[in-house]
Amino acid sequence: MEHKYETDNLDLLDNKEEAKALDDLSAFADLCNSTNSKRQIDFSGDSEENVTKQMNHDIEKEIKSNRDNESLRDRISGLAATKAGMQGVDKEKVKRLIYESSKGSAFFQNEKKKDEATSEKINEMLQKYETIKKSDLLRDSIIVESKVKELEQLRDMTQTIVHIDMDAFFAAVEERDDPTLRGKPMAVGSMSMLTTANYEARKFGVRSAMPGFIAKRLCPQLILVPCHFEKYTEVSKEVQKVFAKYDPQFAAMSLDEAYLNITDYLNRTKQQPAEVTQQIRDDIFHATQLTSSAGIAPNKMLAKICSDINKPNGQYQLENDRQVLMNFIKDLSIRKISGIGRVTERILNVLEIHTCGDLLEKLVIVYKLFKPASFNFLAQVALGVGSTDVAMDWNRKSIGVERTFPPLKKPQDLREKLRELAVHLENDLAKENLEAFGRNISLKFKLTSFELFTRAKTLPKYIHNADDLYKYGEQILKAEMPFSLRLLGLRLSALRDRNEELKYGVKKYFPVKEENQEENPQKKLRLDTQDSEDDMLQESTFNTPIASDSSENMSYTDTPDNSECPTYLEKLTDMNHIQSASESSKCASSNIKTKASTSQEDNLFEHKPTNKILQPKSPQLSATTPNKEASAIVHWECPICDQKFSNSSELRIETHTKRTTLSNVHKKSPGRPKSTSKSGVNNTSGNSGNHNNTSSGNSTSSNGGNSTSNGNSTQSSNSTSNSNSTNTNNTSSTSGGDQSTTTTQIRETPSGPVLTPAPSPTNSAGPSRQIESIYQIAVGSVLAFVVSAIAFSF
DNA sequence: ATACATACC
DNA sequence: TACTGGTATGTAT
Ligand SMILES: Nc1ncnc2c1ncn2[C@H]1C[C@H](O)[C@@H](COP(=O)(O)OP(=O)(O)OP(=O)(O)O)O1
Ligand SMILES: [Mg+2]
Ligand SMILES: [Mg+2]
Repeated sequence: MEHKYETDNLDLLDNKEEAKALDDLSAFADLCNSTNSKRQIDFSGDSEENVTKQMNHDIEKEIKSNRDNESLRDRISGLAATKAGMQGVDKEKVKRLIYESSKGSAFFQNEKKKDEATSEKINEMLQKYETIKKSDLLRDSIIVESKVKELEQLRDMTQTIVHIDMDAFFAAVEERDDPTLRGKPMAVGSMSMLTTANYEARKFGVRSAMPGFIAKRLCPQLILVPCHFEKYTEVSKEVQKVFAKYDPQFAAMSLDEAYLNITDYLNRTKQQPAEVTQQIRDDIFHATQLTSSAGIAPNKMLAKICSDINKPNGQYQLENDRQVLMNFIKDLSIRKISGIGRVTERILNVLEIHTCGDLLEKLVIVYKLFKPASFNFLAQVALGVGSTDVAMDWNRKSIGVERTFPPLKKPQDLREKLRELAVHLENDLAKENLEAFGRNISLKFKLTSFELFTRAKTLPKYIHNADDLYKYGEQILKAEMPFSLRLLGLRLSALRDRNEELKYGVKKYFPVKEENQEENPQKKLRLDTQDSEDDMLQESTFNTPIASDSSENMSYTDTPDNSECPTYLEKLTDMNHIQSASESSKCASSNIKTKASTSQEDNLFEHKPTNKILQPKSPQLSATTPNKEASAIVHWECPICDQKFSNSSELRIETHTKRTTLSNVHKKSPGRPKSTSKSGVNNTSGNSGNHNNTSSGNSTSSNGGNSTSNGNSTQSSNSTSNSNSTNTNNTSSTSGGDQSTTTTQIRETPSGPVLTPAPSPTNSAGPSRQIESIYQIAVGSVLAFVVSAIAFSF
C-alpha cells in the first residue's frame, strides 16, 4: 500500500526509529550551536528591516537560522511575550532550560518546522513591505482615514464593562481544599501536561500548557496535583451566581472568567464602578474563599486587558475618557490584546509594531499587508475601540472529542481508538441538548511526529449515534492509513441549530425564509461581528432539508418561541437539570427553557433583552460617563470637496498630505462603480467589519482521564466525559486519575490569522481585489464620502 | 466544502 | 518516559 505519511517506517521496529531520531537530533544541535554564537555579535541590535537589506546569499541562511532559533526558543518556552507578568523570573535561564529539555524530541522537531514555516511567511511579507513602502500610499491613507473615522463614530464610552478572572483558578481551588499546599509551588495536571500553576510555582517559570516533567526541572520541589475538573465546574457555578447578581446577562468566557456590563447596576445603586467591582470580588471571596482580579473599562477588549494589570487579587479601572484611553493604549504591548498571540506578535514586530501606538501609526501599512478582517480587527485595537455587548448568547457550532495515546499504527488498534471516541462523542451529543446532530464529521489525527491533520466530510444526513460516528469516521481513517499516530479526534459540526428549532419547530423541515426576514434596517454598524443571527436565518441548514432519513431527523419537538435570552439563573436551573452536559451547558441549555419558568428570577434581576442585534448600539444611557462629547473628533475640511475629515492626528498623516492626497484623488481617480458591488457589502466582513467579538458563553467540561496512555496527562476533556471515561482508555496508563478538564473556550476575538497578507498588489488581479476591500471598508459608514470624493472628478 | 493555522482557557 | 483537550474563525484552495 501507499504510504502517504512519512512518519516512521511502519515496518520497522521501534528501536530503529529511535536511532534515526537521534541522528537528526545531534545534527540539529550542531546547527544551533554554531549559529548561535555568531548571531549576537553581528546583528543583535539591527532591525529586521535592515538585516533583510544587507543580506547576501552567503550569510542569508545563517542569519535566517539564527533568527529562527531565537523565535523557536520563544515558541517553545512560551515566554516570548508572556502575557501574564512574570516579574522576577530569570527568563533567559528558563528559556534555556526548556529549550535544552525539548531539543531533539519529535515535539521539538515539529515546533521547529512550524516556526520555519511562519518565518518564511514573514519573509514574504517583508518583501511586500519593502515594495509598499516605496509605493504611493496617499489613496490608502484616505481609506484608512475613513476607517478610523468610522470606528471613532462607533466608539461607545457610555458603558461600564467589567472583566473578572479568577486567580490561578484550578490551583487556587486545590489550595483551598488542601491547606497543606499553600505557600508551596504547585501545579495542576500531570507529568505530561499542566493546566495551571500557583503563583509560587510561576516564580520558577512554571506555566499553563507546560508539560509537568519540564516544570519539575524548572522547579524540583513542584507539587503536582491532578486535575479535578468537576470540582472547578462546581466552584465556577458559585462564582457565576455572584456575577448574576450584578449582571444577569453576564457573559462567561470560561470556567473562571466573565464580562459583566454593570452600567445598569450603577444606575440603580448610584455607586462607583470601582466600588461595585470590589464588592463583586468580595462577594466571590466570601462565597468561595478564592481571590479574583478585575478590569473596569468602557469596552470588553480593554476590560480584559485591565483585569490582568493588578492580577493577583487586584483590580484596575480605565476611566471612560477618550484621552485617558488613548494614552493607556499608546504604549501597550500588542501582545496584551486578546487575539494577538505568539505568531501575530512576531509578524507585527517585524513591521516595527510593538505597541498599540505603533499600530496606529502604521495602520496604512497594516491596511496594505493584511486582509480586511484582520485589518478591521487591528484598526480597532489601534484605537482602543471594542464591543460593549455583553450577553449570554453563546451557541455551540461543533462538538468533538480527541485523545492522545502512546504511538499506535496497527489499523486495528486505531479503529479501536476511533470506536472509543465515537462512543464518547455520542454521549456528549446526547447530553448536549437533549439531542444534537451534525452533518459534517471531521477526523483529526496527529502523527507520531506531531504533525497534525484533519479530514472532514459532509454527510447526506444528520448523525448522532456512535455507530454512525464510527462508520463515517472509519471511512476517513481507512483512506488515510497506514500511519503511526499519537492522537485521534472526532468532531461533528454543521449541527442542527437549536435556535432555529426553537423558532420554527418542526417547520424547519420545510423551506422557511419568509417571515423573520426582517430586513435589517440599515445594517447598523456594529462592533460585534456576530452576524450570526442575520446570516443564520438565511443559511439555516434547515432551509435545505437534508434529511434523507426522516425518521432520525424528525425527532424534534416543537419548542416554544424564545426570543429572549434567559438569565443566568435560568441556565443554572437547566444545568442542574441536565446535569451532564456540564460542558455544553452554556447557553445552549438555556435555550431549552421556556420563559415561564423564569419569571421569578426575572423580577429579581432586571432582564435585559437579548436580541441585541435588533437594538441600537447602546441602549442604556450611561450613568457613568455620557461623554459622547468628550470623545469629539477634530475635523478639517477638504478645500476641494468641502467634505469633513476626522483629524486623527494619531495617524500621522499631516493635513497637507491629506490635502495633496485629496487633490490627487479628485483629479485622477478612476471612477468606481458606485455600486460597490454587492459583493463588497456582503462580504463584509463586513459590515463594517468588525468582527469583534464576542460572544459569550460559558463553558465547561471535563474530562477524564488520562489520556495518554501513559498515563497521566493533564488533560482535559470535555466534560461529560469524565464521568464516563475514566477508565477507559488507555492502554496503559496510569494514572488514574482522571484529570482532565476541558473547558470550553469561547472565542472572543475576531481577528483571523493575521498572518495572511492581502493579495499581492503586484499581481494583475491584485489591485482590483484590493479595491474591493476598500469598498468593503468604506461602505460601512463613511463611505459616502470616499465614494463621492473619488467619483467627484468625473 | 475542506484543510490549516491561530487563538484562548 | 512524559508536550493536553474543546471550540471558533479567517484565509486559501
Ligand atoms: N492551555 C490550557 N490548557 C488547559 N487548561 C487550561 C489552559 N490554560 C488555562 N487552563 C485552565 C486552568 C486555569 O486555572 C483556568 C483559567 O485560565 P486562566 O485564567 O488563563 O489562568 P489562571 O486562572 O490559572 O491564572 P491567572 O491568575 O493568570 O488567571 O483554565
Ligand atoms: Mg484566571
Ligand atoms: Mg481566565
